[in-house]
Amino acid sequence: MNKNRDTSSLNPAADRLPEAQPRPGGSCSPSCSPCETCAVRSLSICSGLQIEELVHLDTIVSKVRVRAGGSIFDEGEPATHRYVVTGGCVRIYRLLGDGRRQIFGFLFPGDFLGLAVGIDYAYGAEAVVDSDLCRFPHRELEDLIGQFPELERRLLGTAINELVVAQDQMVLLGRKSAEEKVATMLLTFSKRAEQRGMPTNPVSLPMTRADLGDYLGLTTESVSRTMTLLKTEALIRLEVANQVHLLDIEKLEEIAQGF
Amino acid sequence: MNKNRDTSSLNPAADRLPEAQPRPGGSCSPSCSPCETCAVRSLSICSGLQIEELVHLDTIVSKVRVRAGGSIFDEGEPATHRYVVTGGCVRIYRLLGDGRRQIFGFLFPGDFLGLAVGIDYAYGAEAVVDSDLCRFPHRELEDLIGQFPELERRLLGTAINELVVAQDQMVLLGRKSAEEKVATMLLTFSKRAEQRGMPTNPVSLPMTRADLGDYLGLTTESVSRTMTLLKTEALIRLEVANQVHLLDIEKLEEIAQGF
DNA sequence: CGCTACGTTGAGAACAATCAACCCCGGTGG
DNA sequence: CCACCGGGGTTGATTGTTCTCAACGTAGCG
Repeated sequence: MNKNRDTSSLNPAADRLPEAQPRPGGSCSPSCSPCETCAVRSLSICSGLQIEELVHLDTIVSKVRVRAGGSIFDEGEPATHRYVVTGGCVRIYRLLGDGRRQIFGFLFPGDFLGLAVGIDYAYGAEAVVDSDLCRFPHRELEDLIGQFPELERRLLGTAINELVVAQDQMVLLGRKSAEEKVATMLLTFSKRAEQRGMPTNPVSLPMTRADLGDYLGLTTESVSRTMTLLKTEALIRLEVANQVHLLDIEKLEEIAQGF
Repeated sequence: MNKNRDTSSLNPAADRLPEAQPRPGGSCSPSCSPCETCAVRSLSICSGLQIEELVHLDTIVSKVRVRAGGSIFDEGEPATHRYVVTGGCVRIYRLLGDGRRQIFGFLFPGDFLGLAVGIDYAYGAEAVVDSDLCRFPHRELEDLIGQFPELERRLLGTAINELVVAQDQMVLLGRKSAEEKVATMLLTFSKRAEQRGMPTNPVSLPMTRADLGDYLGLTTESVSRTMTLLKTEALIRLEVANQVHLLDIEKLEEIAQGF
């Protein structure tokens, strides 16, 4: 087993920005709602909401910016807020007693963050690169959900969706080889980019190899070696380490599906 | 990587009982609702519902019984029904192209089954032992959810709960050693038994070692060897293969948490 | 009584982890 | 301007955990 500790994580509490900055544009009237013009609305739980609901959302939201490597919240902390990522990239993870880390996923603009079963967050969240988030106080969001059942419906959809993604990841972690894991990851990232209208090829990997390892159940070195392997098989091309050109998607799909 | 195929799964479609048997007690009036007297109601999504809601539920539910090894539904099949397990044990799983299997979990009485993100089931479900289930047509259940928001709230709670369980399992699959995996599994099963008021020690394992392997990301042999290891460490005792006495829960917890 | 499914144990192989070295690049400061 | 430094990435050599293949034991059942 891999018991390597995460020595790289420079995660001082100082990196966190717990208090919201006052929103710019506070002088405009409620009808001039930033939520209405939100660039990621169509991707997020806010899509399909009525103007009235957006205005309500707008009254409780605050914006936060977190620097690369900074913490958004820690595992075990009281789950006081919910978030929507509006810019950057966020990793959510859990740590084992000796420092081993499992990353559950990487979140991009439009993704929801902070569902909690109890009173505490079940995982930690950190910014992979400088990131922006909309922050909703849990209490107020609950009230809003009570008023607008559509919001609850969207949250249920989000949760079920995340459940399916989690199951995909369980298959990957439990039953796939290193090569299959990396091929799956590359295709998954490409498809996610497509969903949000971003370029699908080359695939952009803003996170480090260590992050990818902790996401795929591998070591940094194994991720690197497997990338090299795919390169020698002429399935991918790497100009820079974080831009992966997919050269034979068909073949990659086959590998990813386990044939 | 482990590319062993699941040769053991005898899963002929003949084992399935797709059509509900007529419910016994059909002659009694709506006020005499079986849902009202359901033994697993307090454990399931039906807990906390009002009599009126239970009566409605009762009008759409049918009971099914599935023999050990039989299929309840297959991955990719249209998701026409939702289920609540009322007796026995059910495994949910996904297969890779070459037959490798990942089991997502084992469901016991009170557990909900069949949440689907799209129109098809994202996983297959089979009975581990002879099992009983309540079956709800998806369409009618949706209508009921529209009428009784409390049901939607319970489903959201269920989904979030499953999400946390899935994350626990990702940590196990991605970052734990064989010994840590088995220790975690034994403790998890013991705690689940406690939640439903069943005996917590010895832990009952109605599924085979192959099932456990596909659940833990190990082979049959590794599960067996690891059980033997825990036995030699005097942490467990095995009288019969499917009854595990936990002898040192403290130590098992330490191992499971990765210290 | 023999068949079959399931569980256990043994021997050897394989894949990924570990430990270590090195490269590259950007930032910093002399 | 360039030497130094540190983080990140790659590659090499070796180790080790788990898998694979195989044999055998046991229990249930026709």
